[in-house]
Amino acid sequence: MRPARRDTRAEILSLAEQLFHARGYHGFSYQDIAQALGVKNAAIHYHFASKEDLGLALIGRLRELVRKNLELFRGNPIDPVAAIQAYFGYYRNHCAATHSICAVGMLAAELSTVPDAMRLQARALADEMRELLAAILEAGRARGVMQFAGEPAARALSLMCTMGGAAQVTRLKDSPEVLETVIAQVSRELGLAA
Amino acid sequence: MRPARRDTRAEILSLAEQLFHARGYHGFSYQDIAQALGVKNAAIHYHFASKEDLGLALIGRLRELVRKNLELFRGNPIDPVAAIQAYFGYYRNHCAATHSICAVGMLAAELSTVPDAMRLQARALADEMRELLAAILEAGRARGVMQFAGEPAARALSLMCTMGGAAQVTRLKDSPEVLETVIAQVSRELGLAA
DNA sequence: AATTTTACTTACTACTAAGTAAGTATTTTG
DNA sequence: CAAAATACTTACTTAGTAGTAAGTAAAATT
Repeated sequence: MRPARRDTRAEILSLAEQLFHARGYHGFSYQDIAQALGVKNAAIHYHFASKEDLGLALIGRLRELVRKNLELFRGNPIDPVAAIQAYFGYYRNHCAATHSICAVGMLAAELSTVPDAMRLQARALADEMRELLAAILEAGRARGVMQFAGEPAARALSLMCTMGGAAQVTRLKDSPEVLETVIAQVSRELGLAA
Repeated sequence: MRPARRDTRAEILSLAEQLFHARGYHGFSYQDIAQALGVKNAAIHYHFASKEDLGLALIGRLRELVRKNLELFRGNPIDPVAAIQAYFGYYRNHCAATHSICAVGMLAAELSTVPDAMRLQARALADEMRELLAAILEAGRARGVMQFAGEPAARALSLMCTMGGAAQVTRLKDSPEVLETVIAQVSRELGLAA
């Protein structure tokens, strides 16, 4: 009943998520995970019968995270600036720090070699991410702490593309300065304090 | 002396480039190319001993293209708006039309599973692309046909990230509308006519 | 206490990948 | 015309991949 002395399933998911962000869906194998956890190949298959199952669980967890953040912000949209700084913070502390890129960009790159169901999940993740950003931008402009032209949804899409690309170029150039330059540029354009 | 009735090497490169943009470096095999060209596996190895050689040749060609465009623009920078429209046009007519993404984004995603030499080439490609965009933006602002805050190099980097990300999300969502929305938003912010 | 379920291991299969060595027909060159 | 380089094919090796079937020890359930 109580969690065993070790939650292998959770460890698999967590390691797979790291590996996915760093190397992509096709960039890690069951063997990689098994070795790192000190178990055998088949143990991973016990928890996730197919790699597709593992991939879907992975994206599912990310969607859950975005969904929760959206709910949280919608329930209490008093500080859009803090929310967008947290968004930038993800790229600073997660992507740049671990030399990985965001899931949407990774999945977009691997799109044509990934199972159909994962494609659908990836689309949903992108939609939800866009929705969250649009909510933040809309609240920011309404409260007079952000400026931009056009619809919040359009600006959110553009921002999402910019930050996804920034994570990629930051990794490509192995230079956190790239990320900082883009964040500074975007902040300037949104009228945020530098 | 004259090119034989068939230039297999060029056909390999050209097909490999398409496959790379659509499926990534690890997303296609020598077998894929061989079958499509009606030759055997080893024939590809004859022209490109290793896959790394093929990959390097591929990126080399793209670098050459960017370099030529930069030279061309530097030699005759009278129409920055046309130049940036051509840049947008690449994403419309190449990426969106063929459901592929740009090389820098693809390489950034596959970075950690790609040979070292390709990483270096990819970095150089990104640098050159940024240089070209910076030249266009700088000329555009100098001539009063574009507006933006900050350094041209910073704005160029941000634009490159935005467009790379836009190609990816466009493919992910299978929706050219995504690309058009981002181009419209960016154009608005740069003060270009819609 | 007996039974069933959980969480694995052992030992495999089937497949695909890049890469290679040796041979062959066709051009090109001296 | 002979020699050599070109552009392959045939047949293979090596290595890595996801996935599976059958067995096992420990824990939970009845």
